[in-house]
Amino acid sequence: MSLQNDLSLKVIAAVKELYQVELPTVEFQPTRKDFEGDITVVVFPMLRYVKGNPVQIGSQIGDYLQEHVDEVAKCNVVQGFLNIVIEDSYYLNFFNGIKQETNYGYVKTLLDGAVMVEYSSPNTNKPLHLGHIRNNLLGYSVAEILKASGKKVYKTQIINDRGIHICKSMLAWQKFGEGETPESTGLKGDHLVGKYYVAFDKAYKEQIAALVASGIDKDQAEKKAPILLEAQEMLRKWEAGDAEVVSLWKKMNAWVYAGFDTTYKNLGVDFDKLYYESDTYLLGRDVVKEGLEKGVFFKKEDGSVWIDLTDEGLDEKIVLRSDGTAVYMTQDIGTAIQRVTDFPDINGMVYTVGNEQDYHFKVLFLILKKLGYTWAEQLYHLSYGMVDLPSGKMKSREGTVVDADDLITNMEETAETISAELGKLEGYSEEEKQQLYRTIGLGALKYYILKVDPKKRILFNPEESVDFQGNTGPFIQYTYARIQSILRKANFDVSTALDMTFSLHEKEKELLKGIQQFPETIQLAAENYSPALIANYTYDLVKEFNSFYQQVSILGEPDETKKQFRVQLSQKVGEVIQSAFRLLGIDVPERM
RNA sequence: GGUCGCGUAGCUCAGCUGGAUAGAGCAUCUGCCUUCUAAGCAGACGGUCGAAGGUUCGAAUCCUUCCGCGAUCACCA
Repeated sequence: MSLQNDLSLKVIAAVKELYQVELPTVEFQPTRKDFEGDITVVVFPMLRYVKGNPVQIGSQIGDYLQEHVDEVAKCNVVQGFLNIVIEDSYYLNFFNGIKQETNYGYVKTLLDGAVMVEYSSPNTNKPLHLGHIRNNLLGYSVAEILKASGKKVYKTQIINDRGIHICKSMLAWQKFGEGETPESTGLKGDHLVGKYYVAFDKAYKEQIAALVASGIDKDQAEKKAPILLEAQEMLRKWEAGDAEVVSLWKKMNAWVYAGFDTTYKNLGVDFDKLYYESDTYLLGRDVVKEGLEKGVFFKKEDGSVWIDLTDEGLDEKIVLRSDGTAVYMTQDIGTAIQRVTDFPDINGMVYTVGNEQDYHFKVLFLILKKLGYTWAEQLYHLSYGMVDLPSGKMKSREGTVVDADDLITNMEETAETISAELGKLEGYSEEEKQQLYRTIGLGALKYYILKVDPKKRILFNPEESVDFQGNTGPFIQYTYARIQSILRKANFDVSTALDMTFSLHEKEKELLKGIQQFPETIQLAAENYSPALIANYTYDLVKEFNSFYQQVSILGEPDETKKQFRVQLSQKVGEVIQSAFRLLGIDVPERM
């Protein structure tokens, strides 16, 4: 039973005894720093049930608590706030209870169904950029948070490996590629293919310009440019299973996958199951036909199938073209159902997709509900804001993108420069150093992106490099490294049981309160699908630790029991930092 | 135009289901390395919480209207 629940019952009992009234709930908040106390009862809401002056009511409840609750040491009342000081022994007991616990704060997997988390889902015609990085980090982190909160999780992505955009890079490679391969050029496969996607666009624009110059109007030119017609023809051949086109498609996609694998590995993200759009794009049509019979959908005169969502405040939405082919929505309906077929224990899904698709997912979820799938109640669109540059939106065709691989390299180099200046790594091999620069560089990047609420858009200025001081990944990693340094120097068994009867330093108490909040923070982050809550929690804990570190001597403490306690406390803080950062996909270093 | 999201310090962001004088970091300025890692700590400076109404004992938080920014409203994906 948590302290708050316990106190809540006692307060209710106090009010019952003092005023003969049954309170439904009691409101608590952490005591503000400028007042004495650990937890505060807000008296105002009680005034509805108890007539009287809040200060007087507060003091009377306070007296009662002091008398009847062991953990309550002292009370004071300021205005309508009853501040309660909790006994040190309570916090020490709490610490004793959890200090040996591994993976403190994580809930062991329960058997109440699984959640599938989809993220990444790139196109296979160009390399990943900063926007994809946000997607990958968010999706991966939310998956880890859900796991830690007690859910079984499948990580997945649907790879958009077909369509006209893929044909564009294929065609350009065929025309201008002269047989180039990743091996012959030394380029990463995704970058090589991306190069031809850009080449296509260049040729296309030139043809349009030529056509316009010859007197054709712009709209027509855009539709009639020969290279575009060729790409469309290539798509038709692909859909017809033309051996040559399919073989080229396979070859170039394999290059891209190899490139993506490297980027994913660098980012530290992974997947349990991959779906390919080339396998799923035909799904969903049977479901639409069923839905038509059930009356969920209706058919227009031209044969196209729609759903009417005007009752829900939305519009009509097409689910099947007049020629009977699938649209994006049809596929997504089919894919969702396919997933539940593949993994029957799924009872919820999270789609990590940018907020420009808010409407699409709102409609998709509504359709699945109307089709009567019970799991449709448990679908969540993890919608996130775009990552913009000072120059505006990123456009891969115009070259105004921050490439994912370049960015990662940049961050590592920055970490290297700063580390070299500080020069604390004597004794490290070159390999260890490189590994460390990677840990720090990625830590900076990941934290920078994940600490922001997913809903908000991020303005990323490549000119101003990501910070390494203050509320940053490296700051937190640094604190972890400091703790490890202490543990290396503390040459005694830190698991020793201690006689916990001494009084706590104010900073020690604050740290224990912080540690105590970790489990509930994980639950909150899971409920809100928000890695930012984990990031901000970790930052607060780390700030508190650094303050403690500066004010209180750990290894220099003469009292042996207190010294051991402080080492153990530091160790636990280190463990929490590590666990929290694992949820963000960030590593922590032993030294830095 | 309809719908959705966002608007908090010069900049980047916190602020839980309404609660005490709105909090951090960066930047600027002060102090602190003969003692456990100064990527740190302590402090100063900096805010009509986009605007106006409303609900309430009490509003950055809830409601309404307006303003600004973004997204979306395709037989594209």
